[in-house]
Amino acid sequence: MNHVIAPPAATAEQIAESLTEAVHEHRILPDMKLAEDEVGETFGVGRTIVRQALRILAQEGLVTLERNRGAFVSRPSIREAREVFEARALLEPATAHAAATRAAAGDIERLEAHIADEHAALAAGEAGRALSLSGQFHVEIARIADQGTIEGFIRQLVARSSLVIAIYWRRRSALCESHAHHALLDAFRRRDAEEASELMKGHLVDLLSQLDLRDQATPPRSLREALDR
Amino acid sequence: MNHVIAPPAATAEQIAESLTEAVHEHRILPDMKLAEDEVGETFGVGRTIVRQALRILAQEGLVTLERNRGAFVSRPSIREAREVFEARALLEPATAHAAATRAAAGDIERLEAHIADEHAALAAGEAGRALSLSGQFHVEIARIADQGTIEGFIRQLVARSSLVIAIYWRRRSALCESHAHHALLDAFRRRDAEEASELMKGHLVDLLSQLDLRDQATPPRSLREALDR
DNA sequence: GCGGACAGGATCGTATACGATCCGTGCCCA
DNA sequence: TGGGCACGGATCGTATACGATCCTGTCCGC
Repeated sequence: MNHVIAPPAATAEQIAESLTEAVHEHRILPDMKLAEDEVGETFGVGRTIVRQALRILAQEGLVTLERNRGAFVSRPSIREAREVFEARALLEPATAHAAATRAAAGDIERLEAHIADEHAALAAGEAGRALSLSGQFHVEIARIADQGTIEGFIRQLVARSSLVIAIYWRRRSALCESHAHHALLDAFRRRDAEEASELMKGHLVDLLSQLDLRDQATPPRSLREALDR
Repeated sequence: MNHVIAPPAATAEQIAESLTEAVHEHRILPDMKLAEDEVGETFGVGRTIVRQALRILAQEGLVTLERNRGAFVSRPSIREAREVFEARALLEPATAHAAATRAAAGDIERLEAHIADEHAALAAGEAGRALSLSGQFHVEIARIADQGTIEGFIRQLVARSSLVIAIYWRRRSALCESHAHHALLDAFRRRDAEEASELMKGHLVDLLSQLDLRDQATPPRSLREALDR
């Protein structure tokens, strides 16, 4: 199945990014073990590099390192999930505001292409990829806002959101975000910064409301989940 | 066994924290080289650990890794400096708002003690330590707000601010922050969240205005600085 | 006298080896 | 029969060794 990504050795950052992408696409899920040897063989590098990559991901909150046990994909607690969206609520509306002000024609085009890709992926049944692109859309907005530092934070928060969604998403069917992203794009086209900010704020609230953050299932989950895989 | 035990070995996180503290206290300054062997000997560990610590710091933006050249303390660009304070402006007022709402009696006491320490350090002529405590005050507020994720971001931003201050601070004499922190503490005592938010916002603007962010000195600086050490 | 090439030294990049720790399993005993 | 203990395998933690890269100082040719 997993054929070679091996030959041309990779850097720690590249591996971290590959794994992050896999998280975005829900190809790797919370509690999954990332054994150093296994990852190393997959990418054709030694454990030294893998270890560095895992440390990067750990600092971003995507994996949890347990001493003498190994690295596991993080399972965000309910509290953590709320924190992530709390942080996004502080950063992203203002960022969308700035982006709407600064957006050049090329930026708009890129966003359009991005949404088109998202639709194409959905049409092709590539749900994971669609999800990933959907998250990337937010990062793209931060990029347009031209605030590298904040973009980094948002990038991390979006990645962690992918984990949150993997655990707490109510129904995987309805991917109603298309509307929200389209509306945002429209606001960008009109350079309506206030509207963009409000739309982003509402979008995040919507996302959060789609999550099931009652603390019911967590304790049994950690046991059951480990079994049924 | 091991005869040479300076400090009895440390973990990567501990080393990273020690170095961060040194940055806060302006004991290590931008462009300073952090040679792996040197750091390793200092902390009594091998290069493997040091490398991990440096990578942590690199991800936080405190050090810059140059391939085959080594690790250097970052010299934030003017743009970066603005970005850092932009991010703080988004996060900290809202965080202060939340903190003022949640602050328990113990929290207030801790903040009081913190300010007292700061004064004591200043009185003792320990400018570096005073500076460090001054930054830590902001982190402490985030801790009270009980938002771990945001606290992490603020922690990083405060650390990077220390580098910015090291480079761009106008006059090292006037440390007029005492007023601002006192005022914040007062707002916390009164549970006046709105006021706390406004004070924090103003405080950050003040800090930023104390910086000399005209892009005059930077190009010659990077050359001259390297020479006079 | 000056510029370019080359060699030596130092430092980093990566893999690998060895020791430490933990988990699982099977045995033994109560 | 059930619980405790010891052993073995697997995996991680760290140091070290070796190769690669870059910097620097020197030497030679122009």
